[in-house]
Amino acid sequence: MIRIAIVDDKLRNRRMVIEKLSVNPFFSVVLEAEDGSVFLDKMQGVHPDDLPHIVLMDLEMPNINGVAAIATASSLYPGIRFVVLTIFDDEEKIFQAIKAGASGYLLKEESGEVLAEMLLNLQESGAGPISPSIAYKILQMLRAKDPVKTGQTDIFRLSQREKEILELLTEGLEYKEIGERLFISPNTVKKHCISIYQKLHVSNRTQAVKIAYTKGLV
Amino acid sequence: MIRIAIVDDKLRNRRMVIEKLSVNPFFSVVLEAEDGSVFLDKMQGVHPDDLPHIVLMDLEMPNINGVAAIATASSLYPGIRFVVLTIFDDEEKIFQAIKAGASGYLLKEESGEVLAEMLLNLQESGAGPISPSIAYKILQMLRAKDPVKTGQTDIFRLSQREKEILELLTEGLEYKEIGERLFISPNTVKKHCISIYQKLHVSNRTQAVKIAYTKGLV
DNA sequence: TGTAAAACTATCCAAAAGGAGTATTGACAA
DNA sequence: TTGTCAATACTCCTTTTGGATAGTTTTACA
Repeated sequence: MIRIAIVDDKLRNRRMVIEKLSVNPFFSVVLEAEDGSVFLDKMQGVHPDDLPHIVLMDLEMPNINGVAAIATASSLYPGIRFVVLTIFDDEEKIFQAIKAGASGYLLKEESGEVLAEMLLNLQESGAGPISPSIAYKILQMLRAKDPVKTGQTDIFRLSQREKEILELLTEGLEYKEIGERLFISPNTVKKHCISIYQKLHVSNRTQAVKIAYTKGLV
Repeated sequence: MIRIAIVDDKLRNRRMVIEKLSVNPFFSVVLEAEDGSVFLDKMQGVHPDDLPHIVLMDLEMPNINGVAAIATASSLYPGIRFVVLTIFDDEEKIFQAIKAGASGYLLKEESGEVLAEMLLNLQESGAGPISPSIAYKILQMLRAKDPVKTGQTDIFRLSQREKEILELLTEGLEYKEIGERLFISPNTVKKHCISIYQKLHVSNRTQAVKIAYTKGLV
């Protein structure tokens, strides 16, 4: 079962997508929101195990638009795929959205079959729907960057488990949540954290996250 | 008139491509080579005004293979487009070729119409033929190198004071310490923090710091 | 087979953080 | 003038953290 979230300010659009997805038993729409702000708020209340796999996001919305919402949500929820749903083929905006973290985009007029196929493919292979001209823009950007940096991450002598936990710490998770993800007790998580702080020579979580970011541990 | 070069070790393949292109009067095959080495040699003898616009390049060749030839030629002739011509859909090699400078790739079994359309499109818009899964790989690489620092620091509408406090939060300071630095009460700091969390749509300090780092707020 | 390191669990405690609400001040715009 | 907003400060309350301490179990390896 693939959990889907739909973010679109028009009720009619949301209903239409749900309609299209409903013929396929693999999909379950678990969250609806009428703009990026509401979406982000609602996401905060969702249990980590119930988070959507794929978010279908409109671009033109009041308050927080699609690009900004994707930018924020994609860093908060790295495991989630974002697909832009748009009526018109506005390459520049789509490109922005993809830079911000979207996996691809789909036109709203796409049939239920195409929609389903694209989403299934996204879930299985990780490849999102991207047109050649968008791909080309991305390619240009890639070439513009120079291949640099390869940080050494082992100077702190963190154990495997500790690295794992540090990574989850940078996600903003708390003891309990990390414990659930790793199937261990929150007490154990705490113990690991304290060890991490000692090895990184810091005294709290935020400083550890800072080290993780600035020293390239994540 | 679009000048085309064909690099393939099999004579039959070259003839086939020429056949397919010949129905279209826009194309003119100006150069043929049976491997990367010969291609590069022949290119040296070509007058700059007569250089091909597009080079169709096989990957599996003796002496210098397609990836190496593209890598060399694309830096020697930056104005020329390289398109990989391949029979099988070997993603990894194609990806290598694209990294090396290819604009895209085409399967050899593609019909003359598709071939012509892709090449015309490449010439006009600069967008090369790229499949979604290749595009996705490129996208991954891009994200690895360019962590979406779109500099859009103002989409969150943080006030000046809030930005200031967010910055101190990323340093790992606590309420009391921040208060001391800014000569305000820790209660006020806390109040600001909660406002920051709401504006960033997060629920704790660590997530805020994560946003700050990944969105380039600091 | 012994041993050291890593991984796990637990409990106590104090400090810190997070959330909600209330309130005052000054600046600036409608 | 009224209204809004940023900044300031406080209280009450709950949850989360960090630290210390004290274990057991697993794993790796010499």
